[in-house]
Amino acid sequence: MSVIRIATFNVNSIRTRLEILSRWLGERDANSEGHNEGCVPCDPNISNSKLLARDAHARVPYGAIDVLCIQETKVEDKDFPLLRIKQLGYNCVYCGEKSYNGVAILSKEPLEEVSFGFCDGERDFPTRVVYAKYKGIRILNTYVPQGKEITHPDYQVKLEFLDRVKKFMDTNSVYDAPFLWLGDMNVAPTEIDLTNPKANKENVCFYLPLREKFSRVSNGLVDLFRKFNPDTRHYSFFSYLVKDSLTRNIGWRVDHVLATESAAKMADGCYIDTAPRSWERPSDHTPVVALFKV
DNA sequence: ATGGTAGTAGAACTA
Repeated sequence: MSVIRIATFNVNSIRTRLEILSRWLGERDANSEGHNEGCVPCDPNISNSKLLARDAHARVPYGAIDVLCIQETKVEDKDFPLLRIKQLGYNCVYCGEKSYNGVAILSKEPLEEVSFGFCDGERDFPTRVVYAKYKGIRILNTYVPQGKEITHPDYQVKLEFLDRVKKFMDTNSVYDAPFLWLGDMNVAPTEIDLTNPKANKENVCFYLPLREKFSRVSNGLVDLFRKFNPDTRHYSFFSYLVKDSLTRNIGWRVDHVLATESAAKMADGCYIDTAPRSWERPSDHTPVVALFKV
């Protein structure tokens, strides 16, 4: 039996984040049996003001990332830094566009069954959706539309996108085999998934009807971070707009790894690795990593 | 209530 690590990371421009990617993938690979020394284990009862985000990656069994699902590459395919990615020791599939969106999957071994978009005959989202299979685990990596405001037409597109995910999972009968829906969902599912739920009831990533929609769409899937961390306030997004958001732990958990029952049974842990958010020129998101016994 | 930052682009949009 071996362990594989599957991660999701909204990089907010893959070209600007090459240094972060290189360091993160390299350090985790080098630390295969290591732990993050110097951090105390997170106490879920500690007050939020005292809960530093760096605690999120305390006592985590770091190791090489086998599959990295990326969102917001923000680059056309012809300009994708494929050579740099290969030099990091990864295969790569990608589909992007100028300035916005863009998804990719990096993998130690080649992927199988790769496709972009929902492939269901309706308006497709090839730069927001990529599907592939890795060592028997089916993976749907999505960059869910943010939606701007709950009054904005883009919010309706977001809801429709979530319906399309549900349709994809239903028509492809994913539920009886190891399958992951992961990525930047732009949804904080519950009140403990953001620092300030009271001030964000109308926020396009926390509006109750949106969360109800997300709950219906993800019905039957297990939120792996919550499975292993039932009540901890760890976040995967820390706004550039909020001063010292990382060290003050003012953030959102909007990046998720959702697993079918059979995939959840294989899972051996899930954590948010906040270290890259603290490095030079970071993304505003930070990776979420899930471990699987295969 | 607004603005705060970052990325892409080379002004204004997205997040």
